[in-house]
Amino acid sequence: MVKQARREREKAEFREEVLTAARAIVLEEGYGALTMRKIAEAIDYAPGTIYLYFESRDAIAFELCRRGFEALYDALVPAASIADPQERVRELGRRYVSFGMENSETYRLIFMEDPDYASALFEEQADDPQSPGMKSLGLLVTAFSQARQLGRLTIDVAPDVLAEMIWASVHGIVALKITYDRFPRTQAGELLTALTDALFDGLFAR
Amino acid sequence: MVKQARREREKAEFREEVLTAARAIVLEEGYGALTMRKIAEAIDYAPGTIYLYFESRDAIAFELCRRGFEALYDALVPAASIADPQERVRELGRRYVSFGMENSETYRLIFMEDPDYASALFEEQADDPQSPGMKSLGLLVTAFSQARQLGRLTIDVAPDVLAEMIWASVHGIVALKITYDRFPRTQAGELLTALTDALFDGLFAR
DNA sequence: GTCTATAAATCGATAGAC
DNA sequence: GTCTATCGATTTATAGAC
Repeated sequence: MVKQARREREKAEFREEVLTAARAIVLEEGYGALTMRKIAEAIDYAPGTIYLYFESRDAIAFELCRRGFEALYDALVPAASIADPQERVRELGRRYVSFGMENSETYRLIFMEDPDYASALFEEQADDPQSPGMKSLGLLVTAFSQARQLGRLTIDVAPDVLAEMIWASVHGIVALKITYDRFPRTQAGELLTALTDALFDGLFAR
Repeated sequence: MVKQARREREKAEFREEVLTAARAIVLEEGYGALTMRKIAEAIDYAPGTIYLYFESRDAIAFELCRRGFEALYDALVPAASIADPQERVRELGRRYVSFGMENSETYRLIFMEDPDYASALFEEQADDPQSPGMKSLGLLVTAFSQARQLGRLTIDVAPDVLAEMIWASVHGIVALKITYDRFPRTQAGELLTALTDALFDGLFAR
């Protein structure tokens, strides 16, 4: 029993080593460069050995994705303490953009890479309100619901639609900046400011 | 001379055949499945033959990208005839989203795939005001400039920053929908409507 | 449990016959 | 100009020695 527990722990440790190495590779060379051989070399094991701990290369990438989502939620959640819903949304946007720009390869892996297991990951989260993805979205939904209850919403759109809309918009800033560093000449933070200013106060004279 | 002209024409025709086949492959199986062998099989030639017309696989993907950008501009430009700048921006958004959703693999190739030659493509366009990318962006910049001249802009942000901001936001809707078809539960068109409504009229009570 | 060795499948690109 | 044949490099994943 005792021995088995130790074995379990060692197994978990090995998996962590693999994931840490994998994360470093994705970070430095991108998802395309994530191969079993590279991981094996990084942790100084034979390629075949990894298969005793992970079913396949996809399983490693998938776990990396899962962790990335958790990291995103962790980066967002401190904003929840802001009382004013409008300011909270603004801060959530800032934190989201910072996370994306500072962890661009992880962000790419989660949100832009392979639609197949990106969807598989989401499928897994969609029905679980405690999943990091749903909790992250929930932060936005809550803010808009509160704004509505306070009578401060001027638009007649459901809070969850508003949440998805602003998520998509902010995602666009990050996604475009990550792919084309020269295209939006304007830097990400400034684009976000323009977006939230316009969204909150309106762009055109009424 | 005459013979040479015919040869030129035949050469151009072969290139078109290759690109058409390549486009079909990207459309059906994604960019990752674009291989010389698959293209050769589709046009019923030996793999090596293609190298007489294209320098490399990358050159084919690059040309596909270039054409995609032109197609995007062609899809957007009819909106330019709309007199009211605000309505024009709205229509540009609708056309952009339609193009992205209906040509998702092309869109992915241009805007989401490999940052390296996505950037190379943009580098090529950035200094050429007549490139489809710059002309597309120009449609938005012009609309915001006119709105400003008409005194209808309520926000003190430069038109080109506004143009990039709305491009990025709409890109986010398309990009997210393409990758996670289930995540924004709201469909793309409705997200766009929410975005433009909020952007134009403001989201919160002032 | 870890290794070496290798199978099996790709790929891009090229050489040389016709 | 096109083809066949192949090089050379990759990859994932597995088999079997130790």
